[in-house]
Amino acid sequence: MFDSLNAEQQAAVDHTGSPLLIVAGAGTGKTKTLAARVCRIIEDGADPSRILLLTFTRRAAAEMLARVAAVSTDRAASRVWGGTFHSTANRLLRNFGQSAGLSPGFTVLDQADATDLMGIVRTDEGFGERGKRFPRKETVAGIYSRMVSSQAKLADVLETDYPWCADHSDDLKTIFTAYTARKRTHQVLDYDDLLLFWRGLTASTIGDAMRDLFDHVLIDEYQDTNPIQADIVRGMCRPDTDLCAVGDDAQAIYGFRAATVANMWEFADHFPGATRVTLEQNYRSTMPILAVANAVLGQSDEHFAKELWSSRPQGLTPILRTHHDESAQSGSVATAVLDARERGMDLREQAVLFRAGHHADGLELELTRRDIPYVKYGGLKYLESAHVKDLLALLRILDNPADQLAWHRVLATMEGVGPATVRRLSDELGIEREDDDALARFIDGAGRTPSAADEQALELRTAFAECSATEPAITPAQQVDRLKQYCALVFPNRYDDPAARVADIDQLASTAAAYTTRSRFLTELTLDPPSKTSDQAGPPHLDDDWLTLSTIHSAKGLEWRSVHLIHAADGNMPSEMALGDEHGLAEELRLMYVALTRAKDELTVNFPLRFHVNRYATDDRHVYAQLSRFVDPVRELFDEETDRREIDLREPDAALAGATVGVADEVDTLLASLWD
DNA sequence: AGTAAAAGGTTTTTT
DNA sequence: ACCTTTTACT
Repeated sequence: MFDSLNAEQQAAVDHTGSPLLIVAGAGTGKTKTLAARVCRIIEDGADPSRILLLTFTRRAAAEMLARVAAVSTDRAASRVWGGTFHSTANRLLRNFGQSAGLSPGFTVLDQADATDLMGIVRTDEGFGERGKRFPRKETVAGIYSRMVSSQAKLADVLETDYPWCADHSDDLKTIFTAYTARKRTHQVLDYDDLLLFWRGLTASTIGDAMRDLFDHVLIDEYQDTNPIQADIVRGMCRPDTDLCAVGDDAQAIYGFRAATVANMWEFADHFPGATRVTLEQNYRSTMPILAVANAVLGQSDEHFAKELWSSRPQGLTPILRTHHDESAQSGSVATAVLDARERGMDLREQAVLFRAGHHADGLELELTRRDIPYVKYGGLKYLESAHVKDLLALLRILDNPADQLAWHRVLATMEGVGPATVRRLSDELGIEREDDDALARFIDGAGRTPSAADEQALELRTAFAECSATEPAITPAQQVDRLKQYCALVFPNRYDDPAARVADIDQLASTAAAYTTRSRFLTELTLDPPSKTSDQAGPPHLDDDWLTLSTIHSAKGLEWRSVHLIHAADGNMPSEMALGDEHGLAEELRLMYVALTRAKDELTVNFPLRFHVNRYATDDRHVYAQLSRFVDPVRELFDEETDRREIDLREPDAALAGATVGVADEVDTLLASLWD
């Protein structure tokens, strides 16, 4: 079935009788091994529906099960329970949640929803004393999530991770209390709740029933699980459950989400009698690339001892390229990408990686200017942009007229409607009531909207009426298209660039075209949001060739023939926010390691000497940067290049620099002649 | 009272 | 570029 497994991989596939931890270095065939193990389990006669496969993304699960399906004769793979911790929690809680007081129809808030709710609660509760600036709602939601997922006290989280918010401790407590209460009364769960409720059920009287569901549990990316997820794994295992966890502690990069490699290091304590298998042969990268990666990783000892070796000894020496500034870097990378394409390497075989989404801003402009198609992963998602959320809120009301969060957003789009009017309208429409008739009442004219919004309110009522009509059934795509007209009416008040945003909605309509029901469309969108960034230039057609731009986090588990890493400067990598503490710094180092090990054949590390002081800079203020402290000690493993060309443009010969020509005077004279 | 418009700040990474 | 706070206006 799976040909050419090496001895260690085969051992990992065949092992039975005790919990198994596979320590799998980057590019060592982890996915293949895990898929082969699932196949072996099925061939041994297991019922596929009693296998649980937990992965970090839904895409990873799909990929793994596709490999299983490719070699199995019946449809066994489709019956395996595969997905993320969160999507699995979602499925289980629909079945078992009643015992925990959950209605089976509970709603799941994604991060954006949870943040909005936090914002609403905050205004409803009134905020702290005047003069003191309160943390933004994203930060409030971040503190909350950090606190919950690490199971730490608020005071400790504030002290270690959000010291600049420590002043607002009491207000935060008030907001968190109200936030939790509101989630419960509205039968709504956020991401953290999904895990907490799942863990709670395994420890409850129906824990045995849940443990009886599965005989085999497999977990991918175990280094990126948090303490609650580790509890869940323990809670789902009977003494005889066949457990297999796979991970690489050298690639642990989700500490900010409270993930901890302690789960791997303490595996043998959590599961007595556990066996460990280590995969060290790398099938992805050439030896020169691995040499750099190993040398970088060697600067930290926060991981299992492990040295990757490659079956591909020969290869190009990685390049370390210094640029004068950010725009020189963008130009150079664009040129390098095109050069590689000339040599026969398609754009899809190349990627540009960076630490933070905005690091690619300049490059995106340059790529657009040169008509190089690209797709960006990470950073602000398409679904998170304000106008898309506006339209989704309209759809969500149609889907569930009791969705208070969606109503809140939609009502506030109208002229003259602020927080106070939203609250009054909510009461008049009876959104709090369980009878689900708020939408019908609104269409019939309930709710006194301000006169400034007369036209908009009428349009909204009409649009809702048409989209909820059942007689000639309206497809989701048609509904999006109809609601777009309402958007066209209100966007000019909300946004500076209404036309572009209205046009952007078309993209959503074409996505909706793949679905027959509105409900399916919405569910799929929250459970499996497209990870691509909104981007007008996007991939025009799927059969076209395009370049990948990605944050390092989003690049986890992927590989390209050529990788261009940008902004390898101290302060960017490592991020200056991590400089303070040792563990933060170690995580940044692993992040660098993850980036380097994505490359198969060619690796270029780019480094601009100057970059903008801050992210939102409108001015031209720069700081001078040092090469990343992780790269500097291993410089000799690179071929170094300096991007002379660009520097020469900006720093003319001394002879010329001293010369003065009277051009400015001539221009001024010319201008003056226009009005004198 | 309550909203709009103008001013002033802004800690990455994401299921 | 977006969010929060302040102020000015209805």
